[in-house]
Amino acid sequence: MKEIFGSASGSTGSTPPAALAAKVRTLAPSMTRSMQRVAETVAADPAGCAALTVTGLAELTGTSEATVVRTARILGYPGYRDLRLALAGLAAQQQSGRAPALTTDIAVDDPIADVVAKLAYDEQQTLADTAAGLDTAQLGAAVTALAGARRTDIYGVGASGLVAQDLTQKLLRIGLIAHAHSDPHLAVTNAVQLKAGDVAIAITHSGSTGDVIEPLRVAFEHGATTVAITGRPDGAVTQYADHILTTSTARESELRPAAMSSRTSQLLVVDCLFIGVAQRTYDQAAPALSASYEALAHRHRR
Amino acid sequence: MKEIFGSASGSTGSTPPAALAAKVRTLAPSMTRSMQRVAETVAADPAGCAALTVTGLAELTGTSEATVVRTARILGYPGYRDLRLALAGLAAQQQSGRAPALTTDIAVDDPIADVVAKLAYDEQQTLADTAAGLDTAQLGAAVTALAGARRTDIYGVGASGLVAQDLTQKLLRIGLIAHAHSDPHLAVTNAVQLKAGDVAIAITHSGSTGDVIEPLRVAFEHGATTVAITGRPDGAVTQYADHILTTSTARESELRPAAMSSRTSQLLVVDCLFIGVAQRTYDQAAPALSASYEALAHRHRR
DNA sequence: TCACTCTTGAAAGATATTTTCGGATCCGGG
DNA sequence: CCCGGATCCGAAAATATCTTTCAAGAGTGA
Repeated sequence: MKEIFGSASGSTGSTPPAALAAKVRTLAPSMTRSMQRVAETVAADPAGCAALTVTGLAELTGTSEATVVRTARILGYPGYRDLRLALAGLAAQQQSGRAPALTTDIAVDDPIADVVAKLAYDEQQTLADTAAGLDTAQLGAAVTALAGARRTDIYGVGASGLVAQDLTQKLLRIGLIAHAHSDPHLAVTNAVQLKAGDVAIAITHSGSTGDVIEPLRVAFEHGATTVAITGRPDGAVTQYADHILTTSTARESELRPAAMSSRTSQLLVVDCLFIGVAQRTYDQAAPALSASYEALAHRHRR
Repeated sequence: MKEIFGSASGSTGSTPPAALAAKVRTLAPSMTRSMQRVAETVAADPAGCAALTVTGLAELTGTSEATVVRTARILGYPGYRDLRLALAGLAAQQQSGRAPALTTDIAVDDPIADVVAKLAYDEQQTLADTAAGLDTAQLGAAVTALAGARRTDIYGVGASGLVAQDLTQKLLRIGLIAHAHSDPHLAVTNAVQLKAGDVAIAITHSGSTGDVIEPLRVAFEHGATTVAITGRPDGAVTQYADHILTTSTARESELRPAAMSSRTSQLLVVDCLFIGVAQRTYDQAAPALSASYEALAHRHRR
């Protein structure tokens, strides 16, 4: 695995501390075992860790200072010192705010009412995490690109394919030219047509779905502006992405596949893109929206 | 010297950070002129000072490191390091304090960060409403029907069509036979094949989408068990539905079409159905889920 | 098994913080 | 006006903390 840090973040100075627990989950897969141990310790007891020096935390987790610093870097901070400050902030917030109500996994014998409650709670959590972790600078850049695009191609397969279609439907409604591709061959074939001023968007939770990366690469190499919507900001897809929008990852369980929360997260991002573009192109979007509304009315029985 | 906290601050945040401004005032008389300058600077902009090193703060206040440390001591901290941590906490608290400006609609000139926050908030609200309004008895009945169905047809057009596909994908994954139809003609053609023991599901927010009602009617008349997922429990679709699952309707605005929240709501219902069915057919579902997971792993690049 | 990459911690190197120490300033009294 | 003593202050040394480097060890695929 290659190490890409630094360049990606850096832009946004202050990270909202609330995002930390979610960030640990999102980035855990790209960490080594020792780093995960550090990250988990930190996420479990921010207040306690804020009181420790690098050396202290290294000893507590049975690792070395170097590992602690590396973990801090992965989490998006320039070094341990800054992580520590963020932890202090988080601790203060936690203390003053509400307790973070733990939820248990969905079990096979849960009554249906519990299933509803737990699912709703989990998805709410996913939304909050996503919103907290979304880089608004990247989002803004993506919106700008979309608003000015000649045409937009959107790639996604499986569950992400539905999200791609959702975004496509929305963009079409406000008069943009957008296509969703779930067939990898056709996607590549079409990507060849893209050029500067066009936009290509790849949606993949894992960040490593070849069928989606390939067309994005082609689009990238043909000069299109590329956007990746992924849960793995270090994934292979990001090397061809001008703008990276990170979706959150909830812990998954046997009965609750990752696809569920990733979809929720992706849809929020997609909605934000849509609204953003609608704002930018308001004069064009507003009439288009009401026109499509009118047209639909006729499909409904009285 | 080693860092000694322990004794001084048994629990982190020995001092409620809100009291800082007051403490500065109280202790000001016992400070020298330079110290007062430091203390005032700190009280005026905790967040900003938290980002500075001793040297930085010394320069900013036109004093020396030693003076900064002395000030920190007067304020009750073992040293500057701890004052800095407290400041970070204070800053975080301050920031989280001014959160709730979310009640308003999304405006054309909202900055992108507000859009994200408002959208996330609205969708969370939608989820809560949906969970609260969902009739678990109806849901349980629908789950039972699905779990025992020979085959399942799902109807939805437009945005609801994507939800139909989402449910279909999920059911297929746990070994059920399901089809999504967005073509009204084909849907009706297929509905004719349904009989007792089969399930038909119609998804329509308005409850009056003819293209979806028609196949459900046919399925109903052929003896299939029918389910309606709709935001209008009094809509036309419900007259052919054995079980009605109600989705919530959020207020919509110009920039936030109803499709957005109805989709969120529908997806929650669909997820509940899926989990419910997975529970009922656990022995079959669990291996099927892991099998599909295995199969997917090969589509991901290393 | 070998060659290779990835992971890890020890220790060197760089920063930041704390302490020390002597000069500067202030003040009251001669 | 000048002096002695007390206080205040900052430069620089001393220390603690953080960061980087580097080589050994663990793991992995050929």
